[in-house]
Amino acid sequence: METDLFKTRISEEGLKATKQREEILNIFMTSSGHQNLAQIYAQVAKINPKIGYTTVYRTLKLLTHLGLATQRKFADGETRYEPASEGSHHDHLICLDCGKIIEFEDQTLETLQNGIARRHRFKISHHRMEIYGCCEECHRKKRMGRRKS
Amino acid sequence: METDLFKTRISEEGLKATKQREEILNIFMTSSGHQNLAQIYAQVAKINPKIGYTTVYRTLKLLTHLGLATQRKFADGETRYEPASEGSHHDHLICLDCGKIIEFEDQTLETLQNGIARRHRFKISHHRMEIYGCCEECHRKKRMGRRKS
DNA sequence: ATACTTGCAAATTGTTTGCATATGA
DNA sequence: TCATATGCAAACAATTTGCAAGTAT
Repeated sequence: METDLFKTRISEEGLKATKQREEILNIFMTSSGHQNLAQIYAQVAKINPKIGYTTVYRTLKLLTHLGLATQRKFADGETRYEPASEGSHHDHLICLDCGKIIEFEDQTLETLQNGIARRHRFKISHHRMEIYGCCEECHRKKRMGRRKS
Repeated sequence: METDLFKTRISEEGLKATKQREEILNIFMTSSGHQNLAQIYAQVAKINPKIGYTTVYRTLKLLTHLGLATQRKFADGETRYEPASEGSHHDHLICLDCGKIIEFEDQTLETLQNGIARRHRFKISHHRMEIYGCCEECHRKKRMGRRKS
């Protein structure tokens, strides 16, 4: 359980491990990732309706600060959170039909960005790459639909 | 002047070319790009304070629809607009210190995305790539500062 | 003439904060 | 004990809409 890491990190910061925070952490860590605050709150509320929206908001902010969560903003502008994967960087494929978000890793891409940055004498902090389009499943459905009609 | 294209496109859609729209178009097209609505509005207001914020908002939305503007959202979540460059796709380097946004084009990147998509059986619509870091100018300033102290 | 446009005010949405009360270390 | 956390309500900011009056075609 990542609860241990959580307790370590949180006490390092002189903050408190409350039951609300642990509950939110558990739900968040076992969730599918890439969810916005409303979605995470909905899940939390299903299990413990006593927990307020604000607490979920502040907890996700805290988890991000502790390095246990990552904030993402895709083209739709919504703020989403995903459990932080230590080390490896990844990017995303985003289906415009069903909204599915697929993670991918590509070493060439990591190398490529270095060349681009060098050409512009730019010191890289990080990058993000998103590919928008249609996932296999939705594409299949579309073909089926076309066939039927 | 892109006013001609504007008039063509707008009448194609059965809409009207008003002086507000033309004024906003001119300011927008000659602007530096990557500006948010408030910034564009500020420029418009300087020249014609009679034009309302809502009109600027709706006009930029319209220009986007007509294919004359492109909406962008970078990591800060702000909605920005840039004059649409027909044809060529480009991506961005974004300086985290001064906020400068540099455009770049990279053919390898375009090729690379095709491979990634193919591996995931994904039909690409478009992509976006942003590299965050420190631009040459800011980097130099930092070094100067360090030397002084 | 009439459908489209404007600009104000007001609604909406997503995010963030103030504060009195409750609680973990 | 006492600094930190909670949850409500309310502030905020950015975006979007309703509507009466104005305008391009």
